[in-house]
Amino acid sequence: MSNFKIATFNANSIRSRLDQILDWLDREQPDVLCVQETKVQDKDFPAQPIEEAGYHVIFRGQKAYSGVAILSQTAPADIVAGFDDEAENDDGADAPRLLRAVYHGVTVVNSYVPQGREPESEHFQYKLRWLARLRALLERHYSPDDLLVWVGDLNVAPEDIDVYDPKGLRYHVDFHPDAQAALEAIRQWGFVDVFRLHHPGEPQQFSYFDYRANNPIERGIGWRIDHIWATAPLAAKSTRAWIDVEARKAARPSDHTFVVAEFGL
DNA sequence: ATGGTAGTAAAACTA
Repeated sequence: MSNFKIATFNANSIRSRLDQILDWLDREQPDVLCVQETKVQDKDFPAQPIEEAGYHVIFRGQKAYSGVAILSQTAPADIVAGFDDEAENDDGADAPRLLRAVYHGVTVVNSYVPQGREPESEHFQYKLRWLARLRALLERHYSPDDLLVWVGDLNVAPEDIDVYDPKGLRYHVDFHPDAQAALEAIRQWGFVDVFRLHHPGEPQQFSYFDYRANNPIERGIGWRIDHIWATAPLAAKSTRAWIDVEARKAARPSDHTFVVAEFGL
């Protein structure tokens, strides 16, 4: 193994975005693609066309909402879905947001972080707890010295340059100081934002554009909430990272796009 | 402008 290429994509339904994903795999040939918001229960997951395209796939989903999957050229090892803590997880309700496995000796953690809806809501408190539980999971199972990458729709824009209007969005759940603090606590465990490492200070680098705005892409109404974060030893091996704006030219694109990083292993 | 669109799944919820 020399070049290890990993990408993340919030599909907003993997079934409605299957052609776009298969085209993208054919063009980009990533080793690993992490998908969020698959919006499909496991019995209806479209594994066959993905496997026919030469990719392994693991997934955990539920009807209509959330759901995660990892597509890969090599077989996954040590697959775990969901948290293994005692909190709020008796019914496995958190599993469709968290899936991890090992590829080429690199632990890949794929997350669909809860969005949070409104800052005053219980949903936002759940988001903050979810991030704290993930930090505890990392603490429990891994070391910052491991080769580990955390990717996904993290539903938090870390810095002012990561949103189109930092003043106007100050208390939005994806840009809220409490959400940023929860993300920062995970960063301090031992992560490097690999995209930002290779694009320091670059504004207007967004991975998500709200469908509901008028011409959001043309007007730059975007957010950088889809991330690839690596532990320090893995980040030291990173060679480049980018947001695939070309992928938006698909016939029916998601409101998110692909974020990609490469590592020399 | 507190709207707007897209998806699931079959009316209302989620983002």
